[in-house]
Amino acid sequence: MVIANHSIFKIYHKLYQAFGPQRWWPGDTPFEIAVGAILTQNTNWGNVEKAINNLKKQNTLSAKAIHEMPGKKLSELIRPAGYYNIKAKRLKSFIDFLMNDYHGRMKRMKNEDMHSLRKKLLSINGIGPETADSIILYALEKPIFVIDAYTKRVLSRHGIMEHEKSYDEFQELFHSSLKKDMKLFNEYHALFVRVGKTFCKLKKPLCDKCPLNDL
DNA sequence: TGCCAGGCCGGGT
DNA sequence: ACCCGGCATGGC
Repeated sequence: MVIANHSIFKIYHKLYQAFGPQRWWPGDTPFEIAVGAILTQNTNWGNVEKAINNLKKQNTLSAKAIHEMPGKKLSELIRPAGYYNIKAKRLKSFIDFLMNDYHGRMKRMKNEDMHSLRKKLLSINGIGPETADSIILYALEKPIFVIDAYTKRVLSRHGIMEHEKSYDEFQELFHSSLKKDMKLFNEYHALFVRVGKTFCKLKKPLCDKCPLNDL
């Protein structure tokens, strides 16, 4: 395995050349982005959009509305996102935290120091490292690198780091290789999802046209 | 038609 | 500190 920080920089430019800017995350407000981050756990984004649209149609895509909504109704609305019972609880847990500590406002959450906020998010039941980091990067626009299944798959297939390495080890690779730039982290992670969906599929290990073939 | 999708938890070793 | 079963819908 070649663990060269230099290749992390190189990969970004190759992906950017191939796909251009991704303009992530899909979602109109920081709150919507946070909701999407929880709903998309191990789930196709198309299904998440259906769930979010159900909330929008009922005019209930807000901390207050979901906070006051019966769990049963919430799980019914987010049903298309799958795991709807457990995700309803997870959304409630996150929103309880948002209401109690930040008056239900993402803007206030944004004022908190990034590292202490990450610890608090991780202590919420249903929020693990990827969801916490997605909220911090995409909803709160702070520079932390998000690792997901695509990131691990692409990097391991191209011999940068073993797939079995931990979340923190993958993340550290990016943090130690790149300037802590929110825009860069935003684009880079989005590009991993793009190349993962397009070329680096689970079932097809060949990756013929992958822009990363000649590293 | 089975497999996959932008994880995480809880119980067991 | 790992390992694993469970959670569930919709698209290809």
